[in-house]
Amino acid sequence: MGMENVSGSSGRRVKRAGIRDVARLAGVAPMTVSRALSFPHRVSIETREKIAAAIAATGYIPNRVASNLSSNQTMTIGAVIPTLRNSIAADFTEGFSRALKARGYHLLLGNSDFIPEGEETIVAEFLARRVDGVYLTGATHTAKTRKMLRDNAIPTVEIASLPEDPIDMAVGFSNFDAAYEVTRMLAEQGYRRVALFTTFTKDNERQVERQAGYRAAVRDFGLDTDPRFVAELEMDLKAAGRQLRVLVGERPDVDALFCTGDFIAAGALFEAQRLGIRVPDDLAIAGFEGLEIAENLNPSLTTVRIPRFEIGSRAGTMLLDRIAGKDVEQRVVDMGFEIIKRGSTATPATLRRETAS
Amino acid sequence: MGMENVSGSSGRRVKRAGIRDVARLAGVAPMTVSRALSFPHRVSIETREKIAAAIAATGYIPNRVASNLSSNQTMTIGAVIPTLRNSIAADFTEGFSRALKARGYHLLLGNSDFIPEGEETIVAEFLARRVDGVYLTGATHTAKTRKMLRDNAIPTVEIASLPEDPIDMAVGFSNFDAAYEVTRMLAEQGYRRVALFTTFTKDNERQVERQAGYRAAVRDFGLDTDPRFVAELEMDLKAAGRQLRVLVGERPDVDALFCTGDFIAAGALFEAQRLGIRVPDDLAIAGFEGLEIAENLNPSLTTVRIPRFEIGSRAGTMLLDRIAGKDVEQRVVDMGFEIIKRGSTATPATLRRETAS
DNA sequence: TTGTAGGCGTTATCAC
DNA sequence: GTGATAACGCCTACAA
Repeated sequence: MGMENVSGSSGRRVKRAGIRDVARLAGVAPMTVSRALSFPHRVSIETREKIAAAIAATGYIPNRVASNLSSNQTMTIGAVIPTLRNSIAADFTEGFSRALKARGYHLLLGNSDFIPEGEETIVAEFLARRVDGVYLTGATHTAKTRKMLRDNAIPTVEIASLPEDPIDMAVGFSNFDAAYEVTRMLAEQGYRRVALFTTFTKDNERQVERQAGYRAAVRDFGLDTDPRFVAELEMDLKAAGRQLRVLVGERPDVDALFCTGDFIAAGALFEAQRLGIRVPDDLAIAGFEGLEIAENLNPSLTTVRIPRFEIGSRAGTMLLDRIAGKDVEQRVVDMGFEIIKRGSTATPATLRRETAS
Repeated sequence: MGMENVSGSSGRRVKRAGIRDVARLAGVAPMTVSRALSFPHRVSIETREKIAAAIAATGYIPNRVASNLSSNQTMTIGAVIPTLRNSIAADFTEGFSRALKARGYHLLLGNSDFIPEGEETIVAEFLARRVDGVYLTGATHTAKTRKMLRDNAIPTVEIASLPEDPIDMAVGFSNFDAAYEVTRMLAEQGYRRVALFTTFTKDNERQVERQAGYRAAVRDFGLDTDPRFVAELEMDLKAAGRQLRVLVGERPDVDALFCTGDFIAAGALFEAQRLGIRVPDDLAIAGFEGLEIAENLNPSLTTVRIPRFEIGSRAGTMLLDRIAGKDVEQRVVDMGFEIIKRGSTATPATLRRETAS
């Protein structure tokens, strides 16, 4: 009958108008209604108006589920995010989401909780729902996830890293280089005992690479090494404070601390203030991510600015271009980073003197 | 032919196995395959195994779009969030999302950018996609949004406020009461000139109510009033710092500042430190939201803890219960709040003396 | 510019 | 326990 059955919150049954109802009321064929909605300019103005009236009269809402089935495209992108409670991932997604909206696509969201197997389950569900493309955070995925995506030839974009073997496309920056450069900067300012706080590296190649970049610079610039200089902790201000106490307890002579996240750095800075450790005079601190809070801290925090929003929106346009059949020239796009030097790593007077001698 | 045509990233065409292909290979009817997947216990073990083998052999991935059309349910909830770049909304969503996942539902996401008309567009698209339920942030919606949702009898939950006339259901807390209580607490500690920083109140009833709660308490407790005590600013640490300079320039005698967000409060606190204003001795500062950073600041920040995650997950279970046809006894659920008193509003010695005299 | 026919891949329904 | 049949509501393809 062209009417959908709907049982709603009130329990009553409602008949929902379908394209046939609209067509009948407008005195045209269903196909003409469909066209009037998809390609208005291919329908005469008169019929268009009759149809518009009929739509208004019936309260017709097109059924995209049926359209999707028939046209074999869902106008939907599936996105896997570790968690929303993390400004950087949220910013990537926000930029991505805007790019989609601009072109009529929608976002289906899944949380992986940093677990690759969780991601795998979500991707499988995305495929079943016939998403037109997939967005993955990071470059750490199970073999099965990669295989599913490739075998089904689903346009895919990986965010935040520069994988050597991308599933399909990737947009990000070099986590290794960024960490290397921060450490180099600290070395060049005269700091010799540079500690590192990262978040967990398990199944998180961004943290792994940042740690690797740090280690490479420590080696290249002959900085002091000590296993106690490196710590992995949860993404938590308090954990950072706790770890700072451990660090200065074990190595009171540490002169700089590089944190691979601005909140970690903020937590360490706050704890330093409580311990009476002067920043940067007694201890320099550098962060990562370039969050808003970094420039507002006292002292303001040296950090690495990541073009978060831009990475997300670039990923969106790349993915949609590929879906539209355009050739994507570059499959892995490096959006770069920028080190922002601020007060928290200013070379203290004492070091300046030593260095000059 | 039971095969889907798929054109993927490589441009080649792939024939995707359908339920008929699996059925043929397993020597059963398509319906039996469908049942084996939906209600395994209604199919004999033998057939089940044959089907499993056939599925593995064909690489069959069920087409949920077709299922959705046929079964008239999408197992999808549409959620409208103002923006992800805001920890509190992200936390609500995270809790909500987990509740959905536990029951096999998925989340379709839309950003409204705090614009009710943007929300309206998104909701219309959600309806077209036949979501089984809708999640809205806040209680400020256009008349058309409300009408669409009600006319179509879509289970809906509004988050973060306690609307008097909910579209359907709501989970949140009293923003008015929370702000009132914070202001009362400041008044009882002896502060008389209490300023307020909120974010924009346009189309945001949460901020409107917090401001109203503040004003009511100012009146009830006879605090000093001055239009210059109240400011609306963007959700930005730097804007908070800027506004603090304005405030102390105009009213150097202000003795307390209530910010309706912890980041605003942090921005004000950092600026106070730079200006040499002692907190709480010269100026008390209170925040809102109970973010992690609050307890780590120096001094630690008095704030209002909102059960963010719990609000989200409760909203999820309520919505799914209603979709499942269960009666939802309480349509508006107040999840409460808790004022956490910390160092930033400790009664300073000077005030204690005055009060005692 | 408009219409007809057929099918998209699955599940509801009822029969066996 | 299993299967045949008929939708689900729209769009592709082709015809007029």
